[in-house]
Amino acid sequence: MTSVDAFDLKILSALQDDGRLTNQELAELAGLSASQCSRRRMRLEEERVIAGYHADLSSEALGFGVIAFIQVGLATHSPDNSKRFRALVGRIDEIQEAYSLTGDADYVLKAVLRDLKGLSNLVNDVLMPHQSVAHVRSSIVLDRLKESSRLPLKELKAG
Amino acid sequence: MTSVDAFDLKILSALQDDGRLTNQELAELAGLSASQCSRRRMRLEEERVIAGYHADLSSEALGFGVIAFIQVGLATHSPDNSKRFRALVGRIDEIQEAYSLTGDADYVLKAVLRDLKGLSNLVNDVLMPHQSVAHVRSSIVLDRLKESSRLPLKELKAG
DNA sequence: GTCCCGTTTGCACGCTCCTTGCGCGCCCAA
DNA sequence: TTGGGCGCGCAAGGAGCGTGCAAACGGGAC
Repeated sequence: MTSVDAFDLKILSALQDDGRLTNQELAELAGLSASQCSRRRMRLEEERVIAGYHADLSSEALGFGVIAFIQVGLATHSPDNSKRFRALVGRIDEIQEAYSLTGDADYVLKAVLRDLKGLSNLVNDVLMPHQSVAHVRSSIVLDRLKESSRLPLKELKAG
Repeated sequence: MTSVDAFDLKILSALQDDGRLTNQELAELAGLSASQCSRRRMRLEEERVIAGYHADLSSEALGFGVIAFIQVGLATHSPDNSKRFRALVGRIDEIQEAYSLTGDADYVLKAVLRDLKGLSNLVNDVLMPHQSVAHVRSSIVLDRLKESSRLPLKELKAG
C-alpha cells in the first residue's frame, strides 16, 4: 500500500523543488539521517510516487519563443478517429500537453515552438490536414505569469 | 555567449528525460568522457540553459484527482489591477500555470486539485471574490493525453 | 606548408556521496 | 512482562564527482 507520512511529504516537496538534492541535504531538511532518506526515496521511486526526474531547460535560452494553446474539434467522435488523433498528438514533440475538456472544444493542446512560422506549420500543415481533425483555433501566449509542475503538497498535511 | 553544440544537445536531451543521469551514463550517451560531461553540464547550469532539476510526482498516487483550466477576465485593465491579480496567482499553490493569451479571455490558469470541492473552493471562495477579478469560467480535464515539459530539441539539430 | 595559440579532450586522483548490513530502541499485542 | 516487527542511526565498502594536467585538435598569420 502507498502510504505517505509527514517525512515522505517533506522529501517529496524538497525533491520537486530540487531533484538533485543529496540524501544528506534531504536529511537535514527532513530531520532524518541520510541513509533513511535514501531508503525512503528508493521506496517512493519504487512505488512510482516519484515518477521520474527531469532537467528543466530554459526555453528562452534555447530559442523557443512561442507557446500556444490550440483548441481542436474532431471530425467525428468515433473511437477510431479519437485513436488516430491521439496517435498524432503523441507523435508531435512540439505538443507538450494535450487534454480533453468539458466545454466547447474537444481537445486542448499546449505547444512550444521556435517562432510563429513553427506554429503556422504545426496548425496548417500538420493538424488541419489530418483526417481526424475538423477545426482548429489557436491562441498565442502573450505572457507567462507562472509555469511549473509542482503539486500543492501542503494541502495533504492538513487533509 | 550561450552557444550549444551537438554534444550539449545530446546532454540536454538526455537530462530532460532523466535528470538523475550519472556523468558516466551521460558520457556513454553523448560519446564523451565523464569528466567532460561534468564540465559541460556545469557550464549549462551556470549559463541557466538548465534552469533546474525537479522530481516528477504522480498526481494519482498523491490523490490529486482534478485538473482544471480556468479562464479569468479582469475587472479593469489597469496596471494596478493586473499586479494584484499576478500576486494572487503567485500565492496560490494549486495554480501550476498561468498565462495571458490572445483571444477572448484575459488569463488562463491551470490548477491541480484534490477533488471538485477543491475546485469549487478555488473558484468561488478565492478567485471570484478577489477585487481584481470580473468573471471566471472553468473547464475540467476529462482525459490527459499527454503531459510533459520537454522541449522539442530535435528541431535544433536541423535549424 | 609551418608555426603558434587558444580550446577541448581524456586521464588520474582526492574527496564526497550513496547504499547496504547491523544493532538498537520503540510500540503493540499476547 | 515478554516477544516480534518496524523504523531508526551508524559505519564501511564502493561508486561517482570535479579539478589539475598534459596531449590533441583546429584555425589564422605568414
